[in-house]
Amino acid sequence: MSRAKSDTKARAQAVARELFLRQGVRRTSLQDIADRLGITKPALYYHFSSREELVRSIVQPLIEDGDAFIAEAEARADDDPRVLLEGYFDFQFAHREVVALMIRELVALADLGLVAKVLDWRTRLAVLLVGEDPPLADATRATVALGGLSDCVMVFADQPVEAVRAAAVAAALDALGR
Amino acid sequence: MSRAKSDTKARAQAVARELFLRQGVRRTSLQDIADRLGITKPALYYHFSSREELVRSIVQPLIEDGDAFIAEAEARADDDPRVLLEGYFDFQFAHREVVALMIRELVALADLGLVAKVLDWRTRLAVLLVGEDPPLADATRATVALGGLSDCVMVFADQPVEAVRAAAVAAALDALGR
DNA sequence: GTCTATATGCTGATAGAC
DNA sequence: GTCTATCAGCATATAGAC
Repeated sequence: MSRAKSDTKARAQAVARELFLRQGVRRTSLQDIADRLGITKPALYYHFSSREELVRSIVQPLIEDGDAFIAEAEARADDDPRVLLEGYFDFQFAHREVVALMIRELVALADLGLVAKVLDWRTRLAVLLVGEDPPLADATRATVALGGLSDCVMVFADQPVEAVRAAAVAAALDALGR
Repeated sequence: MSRAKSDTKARAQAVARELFLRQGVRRTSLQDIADRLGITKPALYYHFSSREELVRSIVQPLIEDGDAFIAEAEARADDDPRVLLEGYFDFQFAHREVVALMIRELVALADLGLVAKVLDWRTRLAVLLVGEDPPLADATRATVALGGLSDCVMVFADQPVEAVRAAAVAAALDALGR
């Protein structure tokens, strides 16, 4: 009875996830998804009451798991940072497709070669920091240092520049293990 | 003669930057920009041959400065990581508005509360890592650790999970100064 | 569950007057 | 430099038959 339920719904979500990831959420129309499924747009509306509901259905699991992870971590606020970081990593890894979807949403600017540029810069900066073809350990150090530095510029935009710069660079250097 | 040139063009770019930042590039139409300027759409086409050219004109300075920065850094490949990191920070800070524009492009998903969620999680994780209202030095350490960890999940998606996790967590812990 | 047909609105873009 | 008028295209969404 409950077997072989609405197969189309699941297929639609899978196709949507793929298209969202490849070409961005906003520039993926219901038409694109319907075409890929070999059905028509109105058929999609049988499974999802709106476009937004379709998007939400894909993102929902990440949100729920995230809330659960944080709640658990806060409940046992005693454990060491390592456990916390590992858990956060695992959580993100489990949802890496949707996380990637978030990041690739920058695809809107990728047309301008911006994202490619920034990734290229980071790659070359990483070479300067840890050399060509570094062992994974050093490569991740460079990524943490550069990625973390970027985040600080945005996160602490309201703080005094010099103080942020000094603190951020210090943390990045620690991440590099220098 | 060259004074008081095309004021409208500069105003259009300023308005566009603001709207792009507030509501994302894709969902900002020429109509929105024209309305804000108190002119009509066709008037915009006098200053920009296409929508894409308008977007590009805003992003171009970042790209040019970035290329220049990398070229210089590579030319003097001798200096220590600290100088490099500081330079990279300064470069990003000078263009923080456009950098923010890139990041806020995630606004497409912000409607779903996703970005707010992730920022909220990070804030709360930072509390667990470095406590409530930490000094700026610790706050940045947490940001580098969490931001860098996130980046690693994506950047090394093709590498063995366990190895990436170990390396990324190690670098994050160093960034934390623990 | 899926279809055809259609409503309605907004998009980027152009033609041509002033 | 800015306007009015207009285009074709595509979007989300709905009505109703099968």
